[in-house]
Amino acid sequence: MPELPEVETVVRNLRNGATTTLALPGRRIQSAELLWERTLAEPTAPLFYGAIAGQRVIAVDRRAKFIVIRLDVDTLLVHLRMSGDLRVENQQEELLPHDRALILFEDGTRLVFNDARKFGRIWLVRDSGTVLGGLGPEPLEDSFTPGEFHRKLQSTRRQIKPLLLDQSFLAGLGNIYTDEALFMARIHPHTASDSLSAQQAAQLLQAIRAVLQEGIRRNGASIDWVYRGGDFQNHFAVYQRTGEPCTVCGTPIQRIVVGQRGTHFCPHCQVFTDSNPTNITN
DNA sequence: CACGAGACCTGTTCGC
DNA sequence: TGCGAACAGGTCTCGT
Repeated sequence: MPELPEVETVVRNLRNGATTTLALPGRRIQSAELLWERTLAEPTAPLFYGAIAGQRVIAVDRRAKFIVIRLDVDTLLVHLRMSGDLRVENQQEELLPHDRALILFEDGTRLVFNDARKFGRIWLVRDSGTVLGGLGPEPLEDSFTPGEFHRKLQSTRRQIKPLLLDQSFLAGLGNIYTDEALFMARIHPHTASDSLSAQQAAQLLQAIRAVLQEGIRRNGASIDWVYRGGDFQNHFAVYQRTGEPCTVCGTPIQRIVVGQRGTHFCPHCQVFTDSNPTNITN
């Protein structure tokens, strides 16, 4: 579910407070409680309970789709996977269905991890690099240049759609924003990454940034029952628009499966080409 | 190395 | 109405 823009929205809400949650920084932890044990990826439950008590929340940040909650000594990492969510509320509130873990604060509030599908995970680690170390570059960082992107695309011959979903290649994209970005850049999801020209790579990076930024601006996308605050779902060009007219040319949007993920594209705007003339000049 | 299948889970929607 | 199948924003592991 949540992809980079949804995670960024959750992070901003936790950092500053919102209608859906109190702000997190500054609160001191009294204790923790796991309602679904497997939510905790690391360390073991007894070590987790012992280590987290007494630590104070310093800051809330995002790396890829991870929520990074920096504490006095350790770092609490949360990955929402498909259906996770976080909220901060008073401890007197009723727990909700699918609440999986609680962090209780000394001031009578608590952080709650809710996750219907139980795929989400939390880590408490001294060094966040042990969990985040394998991630690829952040697409919105200015330091990640079109030239570097093109070089990375040339380094493999994988299909572009699964490649963009690979978090070790580029961090933060998920199924929605990948389909939207490939449409905006007019690139077919089957295209071999090393057949993209420098110009196409630059266009693709520009499209990735544009869809991510619009997603963040609209507080993410809420389909199904999660992330009801977002609005981006009303502005999809291709995602979940199978059979509906392309916003550019009117051709019905097509749904195929690529890398075992539902994939939406316009067969007229996004034409598959296996060879690329600019590639010959290498 | 690249890809596909299966696993992990629950809830909603679709088709008969 | 009921019921099973298909599908869902993610990632990991295993086999070819």
